Amino acid sequence: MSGDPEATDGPMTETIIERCEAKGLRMTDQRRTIASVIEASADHPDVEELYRRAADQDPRISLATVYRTVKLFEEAGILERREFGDGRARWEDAERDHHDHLIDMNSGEVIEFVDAEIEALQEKIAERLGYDLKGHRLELYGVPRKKK
Amino acid sequence: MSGDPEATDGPMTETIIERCEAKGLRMTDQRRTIASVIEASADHPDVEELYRRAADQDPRISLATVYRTVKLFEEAGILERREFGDGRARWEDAERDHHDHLIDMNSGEVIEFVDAEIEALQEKIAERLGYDLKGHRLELYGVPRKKK
DNA sequence: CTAGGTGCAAAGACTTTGCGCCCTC
DNA sequence: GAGGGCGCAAAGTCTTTGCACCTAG
Repeated sequence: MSGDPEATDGPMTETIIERCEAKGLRMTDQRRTIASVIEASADHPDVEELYRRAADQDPRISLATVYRTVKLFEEAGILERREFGDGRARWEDAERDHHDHLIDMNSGEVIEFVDAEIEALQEKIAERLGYDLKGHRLELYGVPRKKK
Repeated sequence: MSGDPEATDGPMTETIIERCEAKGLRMTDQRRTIASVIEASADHPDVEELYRRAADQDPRISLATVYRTVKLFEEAGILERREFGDGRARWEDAERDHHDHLIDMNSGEVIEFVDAEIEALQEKIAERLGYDLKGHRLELYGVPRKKK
């Protein structure tokens, strides 16, 4: 029916800015800009890249502020830090549906996926080891499958 | 259980030093010391820790050499780099049976585990996405399960 | 003998922080 | 108006590297 992804009931997905305000964070122009940049990012930008995109919208922003802001947002549970093994942190909206990553070893492309079965299995393994699962990180590394 | 890894007569598990020689790496005292330190490590030491343990056996070793050596060994497929989210790399023998990690969020303790089911599932997911799985990284983060 | 390895210290890459000015609440 | 945030540059971590000397093969 409606093409609006937010049309269904409930405040399913608040914007990052809304979530910041809900948490009582003081909202400056810089923070709003950074928030909107992340909101608009479908990929997994690092700080340098966020800085580039943010400065593009508002040249008053400094790299230090981007670092401070992503850290602040992470501590508020608004963003999640990712590391794909290249030494720098990548950031994404924590509110997006949970997913794991498959990294294309040839192109470096990062593909997201979800698999209920694997989620359940992890829960079971943690339990078996005497733990309550609080989080996990799963990355698959692969190369495009050759035609048989 | 894996049983006695050396019980069979095949060269099932060569020592790190043996594998270095097999690959034609030039073996210095430093490299031998570092290799034996890793061999003897049941945990997941970072470079600083390896340096401490190695210097303990032979004070002539420098931190730079430890960095150069683990990198060399990694490129030779002898060691594997791990990152548990604290910013520094941890190292372990690549030849040890494959396993994943569960990190105790309270104590920081790292528990190793293997689960054939989850391995198979990952393979299947990669295939579904059109990839041949070459490697993966799975870390579970949990807290000790409360009684009852 | 000589290509390659090592120690030391300087340099890099990424991230954090001290300080005085500025803005949000 | 006051406390928090910002830009700038200096400082911190972890890791790599240039150079002169040393060593395994």
